[in-house]
Amino acid sequence: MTFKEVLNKVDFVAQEKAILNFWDEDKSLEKLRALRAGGPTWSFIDGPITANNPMGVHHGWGRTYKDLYNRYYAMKGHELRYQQGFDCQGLWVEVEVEKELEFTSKKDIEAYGLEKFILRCKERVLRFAAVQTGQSKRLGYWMEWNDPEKLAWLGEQLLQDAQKVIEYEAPAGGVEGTAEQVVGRLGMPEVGGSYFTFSDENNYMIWAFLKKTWEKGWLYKGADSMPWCPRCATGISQHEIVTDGYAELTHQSVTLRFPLRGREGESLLVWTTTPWTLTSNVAAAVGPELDYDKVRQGDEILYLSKGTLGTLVGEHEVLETLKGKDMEGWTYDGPFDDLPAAQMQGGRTELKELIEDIEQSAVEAHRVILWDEVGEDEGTGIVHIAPGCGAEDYHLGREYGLPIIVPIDEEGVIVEGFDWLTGMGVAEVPEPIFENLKGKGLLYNVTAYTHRYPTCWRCKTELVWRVVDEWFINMGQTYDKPREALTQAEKDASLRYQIMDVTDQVRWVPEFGHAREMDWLRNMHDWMISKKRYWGLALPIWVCEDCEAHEVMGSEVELKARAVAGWDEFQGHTPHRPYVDAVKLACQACEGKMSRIPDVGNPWLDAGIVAFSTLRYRQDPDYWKKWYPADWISESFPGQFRNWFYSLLAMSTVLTDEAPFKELFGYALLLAEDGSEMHKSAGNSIEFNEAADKMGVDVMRWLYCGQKPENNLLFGYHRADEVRRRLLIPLWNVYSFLATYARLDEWTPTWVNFDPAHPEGSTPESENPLDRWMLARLNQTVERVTEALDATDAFGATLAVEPLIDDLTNWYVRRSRRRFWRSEQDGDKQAAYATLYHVLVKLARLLAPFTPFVAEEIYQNLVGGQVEGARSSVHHTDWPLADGKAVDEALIEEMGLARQIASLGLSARGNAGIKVRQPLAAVLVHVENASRSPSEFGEAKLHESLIEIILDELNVKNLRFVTGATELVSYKLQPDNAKLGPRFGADFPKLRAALEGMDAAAVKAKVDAGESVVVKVGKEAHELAADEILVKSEPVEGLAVSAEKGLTVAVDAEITVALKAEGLARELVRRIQDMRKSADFNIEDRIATYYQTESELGKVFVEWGDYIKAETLSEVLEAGGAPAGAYTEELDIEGQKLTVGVERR
RNA sequence: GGGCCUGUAGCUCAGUUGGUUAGAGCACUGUGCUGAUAACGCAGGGGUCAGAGGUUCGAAUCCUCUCAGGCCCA
Repeated sequence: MTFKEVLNKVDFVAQEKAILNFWDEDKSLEKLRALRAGGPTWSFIDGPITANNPMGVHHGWGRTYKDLYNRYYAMKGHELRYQQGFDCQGLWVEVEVEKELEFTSKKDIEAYGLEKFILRCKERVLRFAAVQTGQSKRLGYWMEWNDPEKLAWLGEQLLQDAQKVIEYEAPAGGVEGTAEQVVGRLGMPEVGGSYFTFSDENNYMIWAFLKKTWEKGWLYKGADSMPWCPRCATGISQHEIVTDGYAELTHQSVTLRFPLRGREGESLLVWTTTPWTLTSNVAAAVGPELDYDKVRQGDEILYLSKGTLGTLVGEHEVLETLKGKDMEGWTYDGPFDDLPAAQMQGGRTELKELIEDIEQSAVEAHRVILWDEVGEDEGTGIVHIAPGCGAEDYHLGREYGLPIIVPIDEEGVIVEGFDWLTGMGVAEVPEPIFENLKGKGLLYNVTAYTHRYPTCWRCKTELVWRVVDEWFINMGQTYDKPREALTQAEKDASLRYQIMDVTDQVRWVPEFGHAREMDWLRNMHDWMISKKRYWGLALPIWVCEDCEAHEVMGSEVELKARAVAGWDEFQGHTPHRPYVDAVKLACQACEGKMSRIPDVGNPWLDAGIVAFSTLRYRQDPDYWKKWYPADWISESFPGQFRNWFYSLLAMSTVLTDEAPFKELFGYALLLAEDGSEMHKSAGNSIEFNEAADKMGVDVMRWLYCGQKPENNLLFGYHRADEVRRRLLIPLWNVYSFLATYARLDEWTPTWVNFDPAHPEGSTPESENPLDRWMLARLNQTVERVTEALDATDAFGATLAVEPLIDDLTNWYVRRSRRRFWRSEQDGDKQAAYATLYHVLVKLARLLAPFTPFVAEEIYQNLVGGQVEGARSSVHHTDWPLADGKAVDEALIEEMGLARQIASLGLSARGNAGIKVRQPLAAVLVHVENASRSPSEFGEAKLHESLIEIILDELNVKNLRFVTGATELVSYKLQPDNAKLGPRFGADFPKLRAALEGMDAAAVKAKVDAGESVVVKVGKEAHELAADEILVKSEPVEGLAVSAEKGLTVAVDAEITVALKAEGLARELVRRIQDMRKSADFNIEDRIATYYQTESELGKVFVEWGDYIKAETLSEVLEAGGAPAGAYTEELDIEGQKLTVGVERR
């Protein structure tokens, strides 16, 4: 069967969509899994993608890598799991649902009803999981996907009636249960499809982890000053604040007086950007070694640091300078000592146990304390300290035993005890506070101040600091000595170091990932795992209402066994609020009632546990052992060191003391084409769907792969166009070329010994060096791409493939074209077909993991429907094997030389100003033999057909190698650096000079003969071996000469009368070809050509008639006017006029 | 302040263990070719390889410092 017609115009996007349908109908992934079942495993765990919004093009980058390596290892015969996952729980979903419902605070959620709210959260996740599923499929990401429509339908079922029993048709079969239960089982073995971190199993597996952590004594409740989002009413952990968390903001900063007690008319000058914290001032800190000036301004005395005198407004006089440490212990009147909170013993906080031992009130405690960290970059060098309002303040306060005043509730509203301020939000207090301070005479001035200030990573609200109690996992001490010096006992006590050891087991690509992770592990704080919110992991911590003892439940089974109340209410529900909160336990210490803490978990627990939950750790240990640890995981580097990589490593360390993955491949950030971050508001953002439909995903995938992963990727349409132009279109044109001519010739492969795993068959035999060269390059590239992918180096693979495409299109096909055009079906033509076919099929298979769509299209036409036993998809074939015997390095080099000669020859023609159409008599070539391979170049023996190629490319009659120093080149002697450099050391420059001074021709003769040469360096004579001297050639200056790296090429620029006529003949051919095209003739049409001219061109038509007829497929070539209806043009060739007509026969 | 990454042509980027005249693509200019034609070939301009110092016969490459950008931690 001949191939189907392939137009060289192609709509790649439409074609991709058709192929997606084909894969669906063919059930290509299922077939692949069946084919590879039982093969060696290649375990890939896909990190959960946040199912919150449509996928972005940055996700496309990572997913391309994932799909690339999945396909690669599948082609290599491995069995894979093909399960990707969605990140489902956490504040980010709540925030979006709150927006959808137009809620502004947690109170709205409570009023709406927790149960309904949680269902909304689940529904939103399902809705966007559906969207992302569709998008991922569009990218060509082969995974066991749920039907997106059914996912969205499941979400709707939750909203309609979560307790209604439904049936869900799933990838691994059907399941039945209440809508809530079905959703809780998504991703389970009996359901199949993507995993969802909100699944029961994922949650209970985290319980098991937390239980073990608790048993080891690493889980604790602690109080700390936390960054806090007043809108979300929750603490923001260190793990999430850092990257997304800062914004450039302008605040009204205030400078004010703290009047010193016992020093009439004297004040400390203090500055802050957060006026609301002044309500809770307890102390003032100075740098012990900083210089402070006592300054007179008007009738008052102010203290501030020497380096910040510039903040003073107006004239001042420095009276005295003292050190900060001299001020220690001075007492002062606080700005809000009139408020009840300032007068309460120990301060004011809900966490009574924190302050029960503190005897003083804030008013009593006001004094100057020392703090090394005080600087002079901003403010006055005197720092207002409010232990209830800041992290450093809190730690200083604890150190000095100061009272703690926490002035705001969880929504940032000022609490009881602050008189007229009570009930105001932190954002609205600055002005009233300034007014109040002014009234008290304490205000110095107010200025606008712009700084980086932390904001909520989800809702962008400005953060505040609150002292709160949260649950933490103790990461262990940081010892002040190198890791190697730690004792086993020290390691056992510190999870931090255990994780480090596990981290060492991983291969990091790029390597610096290891150092980055280590840096994080060295510096990380304890892991805050609680969040005072609603949607998320129900932390399995039950606290006794009487004695405050706490206990951690490790599974649903344990919970049931311990439950004394509320189990019925919970039974049949997923382990989420509010149902799980109903379950009460009996305290084992005092028999009191234990309730679950209301907090939910940090979402990185959800993501970090997937190495266990999705690998069936609890239900199917054999399965888990088969797939754990993963061979490979991959995510974008920035951010994940402290998030997913960290949580995976931490959780695996606790559970198995083993790395959860063997290799981690990371990549950088995706930016817009102008190098800036993509933002919808900046207008430089490209949505995934838009990109896929405009660029085509093969283009996107190649763009992604052809990027050094540690560099940020600039993504945009210009680069996409470039990929299409450089890779896809040339490839397509070659494919179209083969299909077109094979159809004309009715050529098909022989299919001898057809092997469906390697459908291109064994390397074809050919006498033609072009074929052998192309096959050598093909197999060389297969070898390189295989090595690169084995080393997780997609970029290196693209660097190998791109030149191959160039060689194929710009050299092999260009040079072979006439072999396909020939009308006789000779052996050479057969060899050309066999070669091009073989190359295209093998290349398509090589490209299959990178550009799966175009590879499939080519395979389907060239193999798929062509032969009995062919596999239904290119992705079912085996990874191509490099045929080492075909890789003829010498030939590759020879061809390289031929191309270079052609290139330099063209350059020489250009220098001489002679167009290529004009034939010339000869090209002269000088090859510097020493730097070339040990073949016969020096003595000028290129394979004859390569010489013919050169002659044809250059349109010259003869090629002559020139061996000696002639009119073309002169010689120059150089030492071989690598050999003689070490030997001569500092004398090396002298040796170089000595060589240059010698008789080059004489030395060359010796070197050519393999004899040693004696060189005098100074007074000493040295004997140099022949291979230690390089004989360089230098081209002599001349119009028709061009040279590069040891190769010199010249053309004989003399144009004889005969050559001139031939040149004109070629010109005529070209013009007639143009006319064929203008007249819309087909390539194979035979024509009659008529010409009228009074110029010398008439003679050319006669003399070169046969040539012109052959080239233009003219069966008739006659002088005289063309018949009516012929296509006719008047031409002017170098001033000679003629009329030509062509007519189809 | 500490850790990591990056800095090479106008732009985007390659550059193997240190080695002989630092490359590609795009853009620009010139030119050629004309059945890959929404292409292609050849040539040209354009480089203090961020800067300084060091090691070495020899440094874009190794070391130190500085500067700039990015990420992370304090």
